[in-house]
Amino acid sequence: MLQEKASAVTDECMSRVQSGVETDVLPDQSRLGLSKASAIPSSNEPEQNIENIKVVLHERDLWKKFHEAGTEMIITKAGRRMFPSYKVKVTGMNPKTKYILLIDIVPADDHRYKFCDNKWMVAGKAEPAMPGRLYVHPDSPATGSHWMRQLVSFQKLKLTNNHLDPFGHIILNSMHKYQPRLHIVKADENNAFGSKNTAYCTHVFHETAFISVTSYQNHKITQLKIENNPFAKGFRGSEEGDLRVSRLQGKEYPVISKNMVRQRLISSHSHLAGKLGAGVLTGHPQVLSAYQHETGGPLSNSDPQDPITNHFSQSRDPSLLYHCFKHRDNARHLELGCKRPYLETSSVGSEEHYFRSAPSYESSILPHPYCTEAITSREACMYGSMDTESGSGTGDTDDLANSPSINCNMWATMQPYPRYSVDGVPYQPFTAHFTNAVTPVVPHPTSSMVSRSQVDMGVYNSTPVLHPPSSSSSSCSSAVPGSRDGSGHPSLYHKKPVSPLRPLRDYSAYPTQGTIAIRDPSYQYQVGLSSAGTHWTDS
DNA sequence: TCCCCTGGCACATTTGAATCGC
DNA sequence: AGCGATTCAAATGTGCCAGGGG
Repeated sequence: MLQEKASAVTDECMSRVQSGVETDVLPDQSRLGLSKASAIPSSNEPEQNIENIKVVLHERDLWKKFHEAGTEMIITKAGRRMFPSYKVKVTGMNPKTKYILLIDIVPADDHRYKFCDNKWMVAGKAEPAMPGRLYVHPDSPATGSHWMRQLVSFQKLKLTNNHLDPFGHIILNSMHKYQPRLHIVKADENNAFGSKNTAYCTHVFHETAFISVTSYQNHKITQLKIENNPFAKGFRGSEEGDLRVSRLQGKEYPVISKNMVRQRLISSHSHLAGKLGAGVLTGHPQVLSAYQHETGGPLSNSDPQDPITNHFSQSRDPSLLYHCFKHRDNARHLELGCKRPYLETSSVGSEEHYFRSAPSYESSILPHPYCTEAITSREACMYGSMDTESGSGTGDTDDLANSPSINCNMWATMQPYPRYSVDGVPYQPFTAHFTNAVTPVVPHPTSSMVSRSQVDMGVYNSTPVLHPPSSSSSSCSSAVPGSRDGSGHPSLYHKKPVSPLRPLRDYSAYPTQGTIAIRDPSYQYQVGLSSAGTHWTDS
């Protein structure tokens, strides 16, 4: 089996090389204190371990276009979808094994940004991380054959800046940089996960990193969104002029909006500046790369080789024409969150785009498994955070204290994603900042949790940035993702008492808290958990 | 004054119920 | 009666804009 694994890894590496996909440095398994044997999860399907799962980012080219311009994602009170949406093609699963796919979005660093002189600049220290939430794919749990049959889309995922968001959307801070992560968790025999042999993989596509904004700052991003998002077709102008503006003003001749003028001025300027504008909208990395080198230096804290960092910091010439062009934006909708499952059937991007780190497994984790079979409503599940409220929660503390819960908060409010470390310098976690700000009460780590967090730290933090940024990376473990110790390390599905560890401020402060689960119970996991609540449930 | 955020707007797409024809 | 295709209105998603607040 090991031979087969080795062969598979070799083939994979070859395919990466052939496809030109750059990868992160493989985490040193020995450094992580993991033996090869321990890296193999307990499984009935020895030939298809979870670390063999391959994930390819769909529409990677589109993501790269945005990444090169410095991806921005609108966040609104009502919640805004991501665009490009997060879609992946998964292979290498055991067709009969059930898996749970979920996404979290973690801070990429501990900075707050501002858009000045047409580039993103550090504007100070990050605000306390929002209550972390997870987006579990509505099809979870499902068999490997199901996941592999078609594209897995997370397009229903929504981002919000509403700290009291009752819809279960992922809460982010505006003007902060974030990194989405995909986790594949193998459900156990009870459609659960969290048992001691639960295995999972984490896949990170660095081109999906973004800065959250309430209105677009970079006109390039606006243009890319308009050009590629079908819902924004109404803002696409014609060659002759902005017909929409013409219609709006009741005129038959084209009227050029301020924005059009603004953007065309910029485009013109870009064009004149060595035809660099051509790369702006069409995403020619070479052109932009060359451009950047001439126009400015990287963020002081950023990996100069990271495209997103580069572009955030230096994607534009800070010339007069570029200076402080601003766009206003927002959304208005009031929506009720995810309605239906979504599994895209479109074709998958041809270029493989993944990275499998050496898996890291541990022997123990949760005393109680989480059953996922109840998630059959095929509705998106956003696992609410558990913000700390001075050790008091609003839920049934007795039940919750005796039952496992999904500690979404702990996970997503952990230290920033270390990919955005100073060049060549391993990321230094900002544990105190992110943890204490949101969860002032230290969680109760179990030994396994501590160990688990150490694994995560090893995977994410001790991987030096020694060469150009990878397109993605992943890590595998036999422990469930997100587990973390009291220092703010990932902890997702471990069992913990409600009071200090399962803060419910979000919902306790919300008058409709009790109705959340009724309206869309799948969102609110932690509330519905009882002593028997180790099961995934949507009712 | 500036920066950021919010609410309202119009438009395009998506969704699902209703209708029609076979 | 059942099924599939078509139509249409409501719901949803989008960026733009003006204005408000810190």
